[in-house]
Amino acid sequence: MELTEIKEQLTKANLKVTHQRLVVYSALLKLENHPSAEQVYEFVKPDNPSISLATVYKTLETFVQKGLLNKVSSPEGQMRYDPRLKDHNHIYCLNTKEIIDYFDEDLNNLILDFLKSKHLNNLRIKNISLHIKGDKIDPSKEVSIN
Amino acid sequence: MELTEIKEQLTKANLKVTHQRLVVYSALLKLENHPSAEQVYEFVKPDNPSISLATVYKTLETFVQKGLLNKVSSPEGQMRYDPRLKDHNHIYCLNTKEIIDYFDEDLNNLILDFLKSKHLNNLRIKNISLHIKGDKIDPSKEVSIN
DNA sequence: TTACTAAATAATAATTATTATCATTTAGAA
DNA sequence: TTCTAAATGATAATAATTATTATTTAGTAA
Repeated sequence: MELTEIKEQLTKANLKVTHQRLVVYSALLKLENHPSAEQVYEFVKPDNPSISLATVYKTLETFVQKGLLNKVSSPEGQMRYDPRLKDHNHIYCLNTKEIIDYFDEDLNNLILDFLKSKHLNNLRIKNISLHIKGDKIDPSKEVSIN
Repeated sequence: MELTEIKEQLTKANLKVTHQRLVVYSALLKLENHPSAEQVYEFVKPDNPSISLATVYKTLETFVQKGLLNKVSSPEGQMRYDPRLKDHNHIYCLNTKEIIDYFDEDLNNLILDFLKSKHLNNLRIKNISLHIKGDKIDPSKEVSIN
């Protein structure tokens, strides 16, 4: 995503365009595997030594509130952030602590159709996501789907 | 589950049968909605005023290590505990903070069959679970599936 | 362009959830 | 009954996150 596009997103969300917000959002786009707030902080600090960890936390939370990011809890407990807003599934590598996105339109539709046939009463569904937990067999290689 | 059955489970897992372990495990069976360690502590304290919060944490963690409980992270961050070991799905009520079990053999098979047709390389799958997030429409009533 | 104001930031204290430490107690084997 | 490794309780320590507050700044409007 372009810097100008990020600025537009911020303005559209009624957020002031600040340097900190731009670098935090850019970091999310660059960092794969759903970084934690701490990881975002470590990533941006070299080029922005005056940025505060609290600002990173607050910025991420603001983005979540405005729908620019999703917040996902990890099996380790701390929260991690995801800039991909389309419905998708997550593969949790327990040994490497990676969270890998798994986009699959067919799978989503399969599940949604199934759930439509069931009746889930008294619940307004916001989001459905399959969580696949496992261990990476060779941690030096990627998990791939085909 | 009977008390004697719980005792057997502990012995089978090479754990000493202590009063604390029995009340913590029993609490998990009684408390629906996947209590947090704190909630287990509050639940058992009236009848066991000398029990320590640290013991509750340690006991729960021991049970998880021995495979007697599952540990699940909640959207709010803290960990919650689940004595139901069979594969199942979770409904997260964001407004009430409940985690509701959703057992559905058909759904599990549907998903497993689908994933078998895909090839997930370099991952040893341990567990698959569908996460359904939403808001309870009437918080005073239950979510039901039929 | 400048001045203004609400919002954002940095620094840091406070809070919450969880884990570690260690002296004391106890379950279960001998 | 005795013994010992394991478990417990009390509490300190740590990690993750949120709150507080003085200072700074983006964006608006004169």
